[in-house]
Amino acid sequence: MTRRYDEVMSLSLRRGFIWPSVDIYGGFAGFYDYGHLGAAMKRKWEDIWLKYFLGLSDRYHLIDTTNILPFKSLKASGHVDHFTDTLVKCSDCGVSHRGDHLVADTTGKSAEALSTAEIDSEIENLDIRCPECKGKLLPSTEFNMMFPLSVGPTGTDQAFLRPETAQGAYLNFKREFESLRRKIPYGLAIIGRAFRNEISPRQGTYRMREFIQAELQIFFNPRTFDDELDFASVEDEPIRISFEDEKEEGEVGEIRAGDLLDRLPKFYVYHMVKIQQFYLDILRVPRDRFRFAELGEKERAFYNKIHFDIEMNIDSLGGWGEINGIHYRTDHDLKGHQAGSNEKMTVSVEGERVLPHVLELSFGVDRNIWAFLDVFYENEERALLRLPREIAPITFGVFPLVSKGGLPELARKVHDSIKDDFSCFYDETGSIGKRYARMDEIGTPFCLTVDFDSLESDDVTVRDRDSTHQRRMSISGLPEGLRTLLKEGSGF
RNA sequence: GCGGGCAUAGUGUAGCCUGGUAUCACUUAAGCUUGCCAAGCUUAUAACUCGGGUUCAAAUCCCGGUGCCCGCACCA
Repeated sequence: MTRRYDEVMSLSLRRGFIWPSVDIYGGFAGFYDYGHLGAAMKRKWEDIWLKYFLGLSDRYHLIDTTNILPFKSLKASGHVDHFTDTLVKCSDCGVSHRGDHLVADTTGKSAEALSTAEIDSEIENLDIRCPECKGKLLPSTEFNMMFPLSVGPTGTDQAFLRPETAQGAYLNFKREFESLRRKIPYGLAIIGRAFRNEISPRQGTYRMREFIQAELQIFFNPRTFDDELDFASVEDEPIRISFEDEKEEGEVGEIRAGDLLDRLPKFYVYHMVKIQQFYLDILRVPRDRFRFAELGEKERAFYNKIHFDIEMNIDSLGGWGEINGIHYRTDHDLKGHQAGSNEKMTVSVEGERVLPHVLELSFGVDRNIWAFLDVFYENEERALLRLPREIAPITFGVFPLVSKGGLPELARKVHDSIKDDFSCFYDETGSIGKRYARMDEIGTPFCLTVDFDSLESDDVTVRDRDSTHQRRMSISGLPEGLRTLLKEGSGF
């Protein structure tokens, strides 16, 4: 596992996908930068994500919201009080424990809502000792995972870096409800950064302190949403799913969408199908590397009524890892902001007064990028990154077979004729084989090679990355021919 | 946060125990070559994580910082 991690990281460092931020000062735990290939790939991933998910409905739209949120809004959302850990340290062995867990383990009741003072008095009353060594416990300390900020010249306006992009959607719910002409369901997508002061960031881009989320928040009327979706079109789709009791074993069942309805609501299953199709059909992730994994009651946030992680099997991270989630958050968020802001969040639709519920489709962009590098990288007989062509940082390499005899000039011309339409890369150094190999390693799906025949017959060789097979294509028909090639599949 | 391990060119490494001007491969660049899959030749660029100590002399020994990896804990 570690070897695989090193392989992927080495590729990433050498070629320019991802590396630690502030590298020249020794790095900065929990922060990573994207190099030129990584940034291009990430942008393409975001584009295809947007295109697909906004394409699910005319009523799903992209918005963009601030990274910094004031105290009040995060107080109302619950983050000020609940996005915290109460840490209790043992005076003897020095091990830290979560205070609410210690209390909960003794009383059998959730202690999540207790303050540090309350937890201290519970520990005192119940005579709770360190579970490791039975030593005496020190007074508890509060640790909030949000990064605090002071805004304004006096610094008295307390704020935080947002811990999730989702809040941006909830805060804009009312405005958009008006702009979108007072109808639900509608959806707000945000691609942006979120910030969490993780206690121990680990495993590369898997747990970062600053990370990118792509989220779609769908606001709907829980009474009618099921009927507003075309479930019949997806009901026969087999869904790859692991329920709580089977996921540790790595078991993945395939259950027909229609047969999940005795356990899950229609609207939830419908979106599971759509997400699975995005991964298996659009991004062509190998089927056995994808699944939904159920979270048990203890694992999920209290406001998530239904919560499945969306996981990929990532060798460099030791197996199944959460890259996204699909959360039924009910009316928790709008209710909280309604109470906090005194703005009415209920809306009147078709004569009915409803507080909309939220279905959140949440994607970790950095985790996706890492997962794709891992899953599609092969380093056996030749180094090969089998990225789906839509997210490959470079789509076409353009080469002269050899750098003489007028070939470079013609190859340049070919390159110039398509560079405005596609991500291209021109190269004439080294041997042709080496140039192919370089492109294979960074996932470039096709290479165009100008040879001596090209001078006579106005065509070039198109080489397919995965098969290495070639065919010829006319130069004069180029931009269009390549567009067709990308659309129809390789055909090699 | 605790415990353990690790840190040498862009990447991967040798050297460290036993102190004496840092090895090898790939990569990159320039030139020669090159007729379709990392060919070859020549040349070049490039590194001891940081700070302090011991010593005539530190990549090497000692102390500290930082970072990374693993385990524990944590992951609204």
